[in-house]
Amino acid sequence: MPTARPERGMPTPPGRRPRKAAAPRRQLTQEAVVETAIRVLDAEGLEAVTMRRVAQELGTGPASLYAHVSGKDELRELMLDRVAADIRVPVPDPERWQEQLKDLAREIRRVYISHRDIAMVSMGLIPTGPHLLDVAEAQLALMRAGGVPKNIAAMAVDTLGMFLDADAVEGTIYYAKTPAGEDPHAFFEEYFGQFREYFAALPADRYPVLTGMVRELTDADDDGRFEFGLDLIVRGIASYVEDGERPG
Amino acid sequence: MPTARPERGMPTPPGRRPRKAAAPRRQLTQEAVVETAIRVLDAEGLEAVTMRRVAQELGTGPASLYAHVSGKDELRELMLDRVAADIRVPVPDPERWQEQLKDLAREIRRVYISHRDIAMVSMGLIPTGPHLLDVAEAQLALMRAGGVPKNIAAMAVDTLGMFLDADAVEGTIYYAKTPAGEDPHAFFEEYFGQFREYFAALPADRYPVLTGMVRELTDADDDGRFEFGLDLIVRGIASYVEDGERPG
DNA sequence: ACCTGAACACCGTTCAAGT
DNA sequence: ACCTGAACACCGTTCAAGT
Repeated sequence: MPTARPERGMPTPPGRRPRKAAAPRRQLTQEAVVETAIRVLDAEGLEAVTMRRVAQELGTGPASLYAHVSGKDELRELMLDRVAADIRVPVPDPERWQEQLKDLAREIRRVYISHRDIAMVSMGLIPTGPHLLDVAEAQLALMRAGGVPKNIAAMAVDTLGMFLDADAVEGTIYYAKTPAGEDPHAFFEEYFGQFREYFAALPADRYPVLTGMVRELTDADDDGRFEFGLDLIVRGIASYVEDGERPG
Repeated sequence: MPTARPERGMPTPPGRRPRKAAAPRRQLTQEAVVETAIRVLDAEGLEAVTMRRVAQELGTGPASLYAHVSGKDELRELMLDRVAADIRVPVPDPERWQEQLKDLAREIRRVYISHRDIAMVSMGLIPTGPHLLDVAEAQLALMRAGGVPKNIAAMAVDTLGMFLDADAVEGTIYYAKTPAGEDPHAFFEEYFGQFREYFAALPADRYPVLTGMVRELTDADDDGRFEFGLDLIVRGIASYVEDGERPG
């Protein structure tokens, strides 16, 4: 016989404690916790994703989350892996592995940036989640298909990962700094303009080279910078392909 | 007439409140605050550098710091710039600018890593402090001496900076994770060994490439990885030197 | 087994009040 | 002018107690 439950609409009989109204007792799951955390992330950034905030969003207290997640660090890793599930990976074509690797890098960047500063979690993290490993597998598969030696591919996946993390963090940090309610783009323009002025006002005798290229340094073309670094890295990796292993 | 001060050794006369014993009233300065913060950083890592902790170390309350520093973010930036003062920069020799740029990168890495996870502060920060700008000036001077065009040098200093930050953060994050009192090296070995096992146990049908190179991927040669990435970037930069501009 | 309230030991920052 | 105590509005995590 299961515990008796009060029927809907019935008042609590005298002497029996009320069952805390209509607390829906919606089952908490790890999935629900992670999804809620990502909603907070998308709306307010990684800093706003606190155990207390996520719990509040789920209508409970912070202690309740610890049944589904070992702590804040694990929650962050689970969030990252869930986000990584959206990254579409290619089937390797040995003829054009370099362009495919660049496209994959662009796809990773797109997905990361669409979730605010989530890339911060990836920084210095050894990937263990299934989806993060899918992405690593895809990068390695492309390089191996292109004839990149194993030891080079192993280091290259790390270098490329560092570049992607650093770029995504850099790209969202100003966005994250935008005061609530202000237009991020306008804030960004204003913010960057101040730096241009600051650099222009620097003493030319101490910083002769820098002051001679203020325009180039403050031309904030994010996509251009990303493509520049990506090209450097991919070309560098390709230079390690041994002649005998080169496809085609 | 200045306020009367009690002479040394004299007791407090009746009816006058004692002046809080021998509180040395050692003048707080921004320098003292920053130096103390760096001492905490070196001893316990960046996370331990809180306003309250630094204040405590100075024998005062957290509110007192706000007269010398606008807040925690500014304190972190001041710490980074003070650390950057220890980076020795070269006089450019156009004949060997690439090796000089690599040496400078190694020097930056050395100094950063000697101050725990300070590189985290550099991440996504536009340098404004005098010493950080000295380092940027030196990098740009080397590239310009080598004949790298302005627009390329401007992007390259950014790419190299991202690489250095990401590497230094990655290199210290496990160190930072070491439980207090445990030997970092032993902890690191143990920690890494677990990942090796984990990767080896991965399903080979889903991760065929990855499981085929577990040894290469978990061969944690930090210096090797750094040199690999550094070489990629410097060679890439050098490829943009126009023939007419190449020195020698 | 799962969930919770309350507590513990922290945060950064503000501000009125003191000297 | 500089410094401070106290307060405000937060943190992550633990744990005994409940159902």
